[in-house]
Amino acid sequence: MGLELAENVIPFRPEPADSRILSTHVPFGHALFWEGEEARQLFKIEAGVVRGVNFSAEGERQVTGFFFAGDVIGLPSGGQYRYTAEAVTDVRYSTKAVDCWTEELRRTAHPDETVFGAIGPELEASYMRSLLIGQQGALARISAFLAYVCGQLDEREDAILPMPQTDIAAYLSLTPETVCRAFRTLKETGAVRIEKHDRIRIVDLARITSLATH
Amino acid sequence: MGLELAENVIPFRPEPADSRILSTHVPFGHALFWEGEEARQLFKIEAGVVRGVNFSAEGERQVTGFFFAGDVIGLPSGGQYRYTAEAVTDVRYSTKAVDCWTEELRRTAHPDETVFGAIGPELEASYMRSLLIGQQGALARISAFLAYVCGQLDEREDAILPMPQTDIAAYLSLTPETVCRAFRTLKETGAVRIEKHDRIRIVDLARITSLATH
DNA sequence: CGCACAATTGATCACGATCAAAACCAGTGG
DNA sequence: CCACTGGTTTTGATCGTGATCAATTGTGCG
Repeated sequence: MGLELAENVIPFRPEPADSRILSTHVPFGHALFWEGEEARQLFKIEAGVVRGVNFSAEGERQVTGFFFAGDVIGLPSGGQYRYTAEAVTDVRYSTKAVDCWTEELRRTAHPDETVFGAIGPELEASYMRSLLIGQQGALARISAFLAYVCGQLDEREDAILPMPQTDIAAYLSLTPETVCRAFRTLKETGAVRIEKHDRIRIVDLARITSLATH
Repeated sequence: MGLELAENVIPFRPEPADSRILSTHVPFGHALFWEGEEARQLFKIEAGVVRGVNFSAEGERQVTGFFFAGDVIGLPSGGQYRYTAEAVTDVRYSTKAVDCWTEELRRTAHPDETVFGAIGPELEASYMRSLLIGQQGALARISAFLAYVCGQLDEREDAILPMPQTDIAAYLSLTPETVCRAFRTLKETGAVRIEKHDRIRIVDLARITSLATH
């Protein structure tokens, strides 16, 4: 399911030359696109992790979503991107012009899948964050988050968290201190292992999921 | 912009008889559709307010969104509805079969608008809740919520909140007590007037928006 | 090395959850 | 009209948790 970017192109209707770029690369920390920018293309993440960032009125940074390999992001709202997409890790991606997507939409036999393949990740991300933040109790929130992230990563057990704790804090609407203390608790329980400040390894996912529902 | 349900129907291609029902009516408290139910039709709210409800693993009730007149809701995810839609007030709505929407998608000149007319409200709702709950401080959260709701209602000032405080609490992930106390504060400030327990009137929206950004 | 930033730890404090109870309101039926 | 019921709102008291302030350590990088 989902949106296939190049594989489906119908031969007799070639795409503009620059509509698809293979394996473009962005180093971590840099942006794929910016909030408010005119949305001309969709981005398919082929490897790495991306975070969606919004700045509230007073300049407060909010991480509103994480996106993973396979996700298609960048659907415009009112003609422009709704958030800034920053590479958390090094990211490999491909792009597709919005016009082409529109065209494909009209051609395809299953618009539902095309639509949801493209819009699914963003809708899902917003929805997920709203559910996660809804949880009360820092430990439960973070545990639920870990379970969610593990589900998105390829490796289900023994995964290493790709994003720094500050991002997790901004995403879950907690302070870095609280996030850190929660991780210490998880470490003492044996649910995770903290190897080098940066590298947090999920060891016992089952225990984490049990904590998630409080 | 947005999805027009009946006005645009092309004459020479009549819709199935039951694909559109004018002015169906649901009394408050009842549901339009249920989470998990097979999604066969879209709902366009013509009057009234609807809340989206989800139940977490342990049966905890979560209000994940509010929808207003003009919104089209009920887009399927994986073939079924993603939440239960309950009428907050008496609601008048019309429906359109998903198949017809799909068909229209293929015909229309501007798929983007068709897509976002239909999916916009739900994406927007998730996004909004995630931003609102991200706010810290009960007063700020509730003020931001009030500003948001006023923007959605026809009357901008002097609006009366359509939903009970319990729903607001469930939506903002607060307790009813906290919501009540926040309203008392707002009342003492003169920002709102509480007329009959149920009827909360927004008086000074400007003051509220200033509180929203803390 | 030294710089900048993330992570860690500790101490204090405010805010919102929680528990408990009363007041208020709407709807129903006697 | 009144009594009864159920649900929502209101108020009060206490308690726990996460925010906040402050300072140190750790890590990656120029």
